[in-house]
Amino acid sequence: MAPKIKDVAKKAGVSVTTVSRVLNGEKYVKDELKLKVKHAIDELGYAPSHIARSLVRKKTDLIGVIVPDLTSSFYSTILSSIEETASLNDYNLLVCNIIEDIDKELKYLNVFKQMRVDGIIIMHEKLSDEIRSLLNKLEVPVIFSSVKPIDQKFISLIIDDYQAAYDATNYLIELGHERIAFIGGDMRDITSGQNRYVGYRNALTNNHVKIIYDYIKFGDYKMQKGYDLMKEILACEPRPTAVFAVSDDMAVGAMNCVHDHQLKVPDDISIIGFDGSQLTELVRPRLTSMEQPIHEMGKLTVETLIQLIEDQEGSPEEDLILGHKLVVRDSCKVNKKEA
Amino acid sequence: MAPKIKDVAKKAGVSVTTVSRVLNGEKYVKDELKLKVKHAIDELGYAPSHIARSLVRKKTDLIGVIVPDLTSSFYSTILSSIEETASLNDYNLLVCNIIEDIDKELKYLNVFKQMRVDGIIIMHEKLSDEIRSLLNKLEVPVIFSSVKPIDQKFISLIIDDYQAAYDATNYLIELGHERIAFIGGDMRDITSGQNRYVGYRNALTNNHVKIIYDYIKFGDYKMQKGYDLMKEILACEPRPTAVFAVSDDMAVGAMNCVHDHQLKVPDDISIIGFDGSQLTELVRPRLTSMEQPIHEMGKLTVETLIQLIEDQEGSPEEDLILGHKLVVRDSCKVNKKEA
DNA sequence: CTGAAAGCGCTAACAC
DNA sequence: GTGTTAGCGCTTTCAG
Repeated sequence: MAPKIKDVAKKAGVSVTTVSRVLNGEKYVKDELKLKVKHAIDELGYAPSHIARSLVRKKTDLIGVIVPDLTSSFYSTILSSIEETASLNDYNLLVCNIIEDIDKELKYLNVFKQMRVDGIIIMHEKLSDEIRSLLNKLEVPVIFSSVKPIDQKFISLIIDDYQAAYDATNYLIELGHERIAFIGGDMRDITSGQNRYVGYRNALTNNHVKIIYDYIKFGDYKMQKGYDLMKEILACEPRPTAVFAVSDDMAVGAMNCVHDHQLKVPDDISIIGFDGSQLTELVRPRLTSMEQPIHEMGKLTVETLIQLIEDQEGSPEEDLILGHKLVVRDSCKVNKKEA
Repeated sequence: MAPKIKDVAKKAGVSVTTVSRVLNGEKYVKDELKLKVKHAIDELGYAPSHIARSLVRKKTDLIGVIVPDLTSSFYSTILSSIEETASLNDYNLLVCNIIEDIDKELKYLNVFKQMRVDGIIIMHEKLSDEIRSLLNKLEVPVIFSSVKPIDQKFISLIIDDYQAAYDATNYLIELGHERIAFIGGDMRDITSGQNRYVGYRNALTNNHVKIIYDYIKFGDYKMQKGYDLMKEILACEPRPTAVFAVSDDMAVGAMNCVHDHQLKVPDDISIIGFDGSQLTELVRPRLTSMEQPIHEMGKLTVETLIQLIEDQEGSPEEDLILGHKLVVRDSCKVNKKEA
């Protein structure tokens, strides 16, 4: 149905090779023929089949992306940046949204394999054994963005989660807080679970602030969980004066919980988030957060992956650690010491 | 490098045809051979090339999706639903995020064409002439989700935007409000711009509520715009007692503006949003909103498109109108009449 | 039930 | 500069 290269060749009175040549912008074609071919293409509304081209070139210009949750503000923003950069480099995205669904992830990884994607971006770190082994057998570059799964040969783009969590906690301590609660992630996650937790703990310890285990909770990075855990925290006697949540979503959940208990942020309780998602500016009070360079992270993820794909010189062989940054907004305040 | 069907055939001691047959689950293969082939596949870690298969079958199982803004809560949610449904039906998504970028849209549409996607989902209605003509020449099904561009032969999945806006406005009127501001969309958009505006106006007119043009603003559905427009609205004398914003994002922007002016929602001003995105539950006070069935809309969009692709009997030939629903939360209250 | 062979639409040697 | 031709890895007649 759709016109093929042969049709164009016939119409222009040249060989398919010549058509292919003008399509691929090669030099050795007389201007006159080039024009003829272009006319034929326009008249026929011809678009070369990327499928056929991929088959012979053994390159699909496709990048497979595995996102844990499209509806999270962090992931949708980083995906947006990934998409932008990919498009700029003439790569296309095959997107898979896995919601803690191992089977779906496995299925998609196989789809990626069958689709012969040129590279894969993964944004979570709870890799099942099956996934790991599949990944290791894959012949295409894989890159992790915002996470670093343990025991993997692949490159990660991350911030120093330990230090970022340390700095966030330290900020609360500097504000004079001594009862600081922690709403953590999933301890099966090294990057966003363990590292951030250890950062929190070490900041307390190094500053001789007492660790109170009732103040320490673990969740799943989602708003609802932040809300629920905050409820537990508010039940503690005495109440903490500050909370560090390891995702903005959980921080907002915590803020809402505080609000629903007729307490005020930051007057009664200071809250600091983590990620630097859009949420920070969207809530009131605006959320102070330890920010990841989300946009840059997405961009660099794709650029690095493309380097790997195209095997350019100087493709990095090690993780890229980006800088984190504390952005102070309105959700934390100085703790007035009790008399 | 990667094993091909020929390798499997050799290893199993059968012909490629037989391998192809077991791959495609055909019946007429002796169980014994079937087993042999399966073993060979496992041993080799063989995954059939979807590329090659697409070429001969003239079907890619690919759906191209054009989203206006991945970071918006509405679109990321509907995309999530689209992705889920597509995956369930063994289709894969090629995602394009166009941020009011006509060139990018055109480029992607051409990519879709070259990729030979089986169908296309579009979620905005500002179609340039060039886009329109390209769309019309395309030989694959196209479907619009949540919008209905004027003068298009393609099917749309929408709610009755006029009636939904009418009902939203009416709700405010029933609460006793008489000075009701409107934060609208882009009037170049029929569905979400004009229809919602006319719904608002007619609700006022039919209830003999005076239309005050200073209260009527138009924007772009984004939070920041809601904030800015609300600022203008707050400058009016007298101030309105209620505001209808045609997206939750703008409604939240408006709420934040009210907050930043030391006023209270809903005590000083009632605000109702539109869409039913996650934001509604995320802000305080929680946002009352005229909701679209986002999840269902995404699901039905894909299911309908697949019907069209597979040309099943009973594929709809007309728009599908889904139901809207007012969900009352905490951002609107009864207007106490002035003495 | 099974296999040989033609071709899907394109690119890339290789000749001319 | 330009054309011929052999595949890319698969499915699908068509024989057997």
